[in-house]
Amino acid sequence: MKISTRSRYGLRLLIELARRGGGGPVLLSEIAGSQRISEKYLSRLVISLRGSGLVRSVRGAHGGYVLARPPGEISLREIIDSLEGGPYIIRCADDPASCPASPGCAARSVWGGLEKAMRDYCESLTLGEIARRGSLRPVKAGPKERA
Amino acid sequence: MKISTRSRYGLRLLIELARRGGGGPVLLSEIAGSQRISEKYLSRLVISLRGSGLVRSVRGAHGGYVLARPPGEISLREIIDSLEGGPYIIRCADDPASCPASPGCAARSVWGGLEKAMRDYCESLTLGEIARRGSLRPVKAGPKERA
DNA sequence: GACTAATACTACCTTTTTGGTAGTGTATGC
DNA sequence: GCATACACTACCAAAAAGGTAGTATTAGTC
Repeated sequence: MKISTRSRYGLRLLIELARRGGGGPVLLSEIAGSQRISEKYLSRLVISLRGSGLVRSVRGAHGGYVLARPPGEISLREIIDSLEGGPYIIRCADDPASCPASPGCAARSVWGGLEKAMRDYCESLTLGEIARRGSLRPVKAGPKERA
Repeated sequence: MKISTRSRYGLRLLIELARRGGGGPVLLSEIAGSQRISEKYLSRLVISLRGSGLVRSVRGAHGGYVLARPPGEISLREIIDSLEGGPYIIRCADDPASCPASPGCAARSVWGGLEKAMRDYCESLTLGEIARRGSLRPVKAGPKERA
């Protein structure tokens, strides 16, 4: 049930953008470098974030990425929805057609409740609050982390 | 971030055991049949549940499985811990050595919070309550469900 | 004590997902 | 028009998920 590197890297990218707010577009290569993430891989992640209207891109020289909205107006839920897509936990919780169980299925109600608990947490956090927390990471040197 | 079939099948198995409580050991083949799950696969799942002390097994003729404790004393958290193992969401939330970030890492604190929200929900539910909910599933016929 | 019913265990296999790379295309500023 | 970025597509390798097969072991029953 682990979250994927997509969400983890994507959140770190957004935190960096939030912290540099106002300084003009940020190069992907800078973020990839400081966060020690593959630039190519990041460049694919960020497409989702742009598609969801969380970041804007500026092409060409002096280009890069900026947040599309103030960080205080971007919820963690939007971020995860954009990066993971679809239901968090289980298909049948959203899509009854995926399972022949009855609507009152006890197991389904358990997973639906878990899904809701997660969404509530994610809805309650904004990128602005997150970015103001402690450090992001040292990230001057050291190996790429393990999953 | 989906939960695996292990947890889903395992929960259904336990719900069945809870509902039949007191009737002696239940055959795995019965549960597999009524839930339309591969018996071989179930037989491997259930090893984890036995190892965690959630069910007891009786070998030989007239054998099967029974809950090791009253369903009201088995939390959903124990069930998921047994079936999924380890941290729910992310390694670094539990194991700082898995990532070179500082202890105050903002991203880590986000995932740690999500993990906690999930655990709190799971801790608050017991198998007894779950088993008393609506139906389990019709499961007389129909195809195996999709994931 | 043989036979049968059931779990216990090990080894393997296939499919899907994840994580990542390579290369080419395209817009923009100078 | 050239350098600098992002945009997009196609692939690929490793890991995890999901499942199957076969054998071993234990416990009742005659």
